[in-house]
Amino acid sequence: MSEQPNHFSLLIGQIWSAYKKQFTRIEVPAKTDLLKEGETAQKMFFIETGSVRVWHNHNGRDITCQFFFENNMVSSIESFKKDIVSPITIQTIEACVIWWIDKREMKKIIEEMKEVPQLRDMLVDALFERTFDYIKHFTTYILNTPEQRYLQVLRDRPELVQRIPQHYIASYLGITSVHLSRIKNKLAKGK
Amino acid sequence: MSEQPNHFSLLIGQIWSAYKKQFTRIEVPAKTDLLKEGETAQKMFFIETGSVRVWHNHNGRDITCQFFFENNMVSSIESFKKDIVSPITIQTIEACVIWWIDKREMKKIIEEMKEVPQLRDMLVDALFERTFDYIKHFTTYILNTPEQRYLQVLRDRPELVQRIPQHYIASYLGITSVHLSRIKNKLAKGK
DNA sequence: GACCGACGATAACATTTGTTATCAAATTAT
DNA sequence: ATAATTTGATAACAAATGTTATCGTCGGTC
Repeated sequence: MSEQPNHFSLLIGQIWSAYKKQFTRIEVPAKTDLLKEGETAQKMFFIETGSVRVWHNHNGRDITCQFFFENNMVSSIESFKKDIVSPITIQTIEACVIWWIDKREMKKIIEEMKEVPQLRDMLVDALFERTFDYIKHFTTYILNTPEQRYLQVLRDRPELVQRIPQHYIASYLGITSVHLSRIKNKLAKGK
Repeated sequence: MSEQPNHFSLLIGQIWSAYKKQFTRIEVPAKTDLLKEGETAQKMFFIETGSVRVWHNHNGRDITCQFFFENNMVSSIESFKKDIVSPITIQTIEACVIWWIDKREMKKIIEEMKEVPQLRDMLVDALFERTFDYIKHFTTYILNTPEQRYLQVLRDRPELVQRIPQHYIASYLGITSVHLSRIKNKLAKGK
């Protein structure tokens, strides 16, 4: 979840520098679906520039679950790993430069990595890291109010508030855009 | 998160059957702290019988984050792995039979496992599985109302509603016990 | 058996959050 | 440049959820 340098970004850097040739570069406009809900993930994407969101159609409501920026890889991870249909859509927010790789190629890379002790440890550590991030993320939904969650995002991921339309952030925070607007208004007055 | 058989429970079964001799058996009454918030985890616990919860003190409020039952291992995983102080308390709910293992021993086991391809894959798969579970869990906090989350728990983890005091479940669902009581009342009338 | 603490239900009231609608500003397409 | 679309603010009202307090039940303890 976090954008700080960690095992996950190290791992991506490693993959990216060693296997770049196996990726294909594309340029896509804003609001392009890289993977649609209901399809099975056949690719994994590396974002060179731009922003991407992962969202889920919940009873006709568009709920944003995650945001991704430069130098990150994104896929419907469970669909990718288990060959099941994706519960989520992956969509660009801004125009993007994306590099994609075929699922089979990527799985080969992962198998190769498992044979190299250093990379294998990096993989395991990265998975731990991801798990920690998710624990933290969902914990804030129990512990904190929407206002506190917004302040947390403001503090920990300011690029998000700067680059992402507010209604996506609202659904990411689990509230309506009307309510987020109220929170912002209240915070502005308080200052 | 889930209690269904998966890579994680297979992994635990594997560890448990192969390394049981290195664990120490203890019997503890209900409401025993196995690890206190602020301490650094020195042990990992295997639950033979009984139930355990993980909770966090949030501004004086007791917030339950997770429940564990028989045949599961529990630790403050981030504290365990990174030697940082634990943000959570691990406490028995019912009287338990617990087997604990020292952190150093457990880390040796994990290193040994990494050398055995089959176990190593199981470890990686288990971490993926955990990550998926967490994604699912925190997703429901964005997607679902407290009532829907309660119905989900009723359906997916009925043992939880049967064995765990209601106010723990309420804080696990992110609501007050008063509100959970209202939900139950409403559901009872609806039927 | 009496007492005590933990647990759960309920009521009355306060606060938070959602819903719907309208408008203005900003952005994009033609 | 103009029109269309997207985005964000706001208001009025409805629904959901929290807060505090009271009460009854149940299980253990002395």
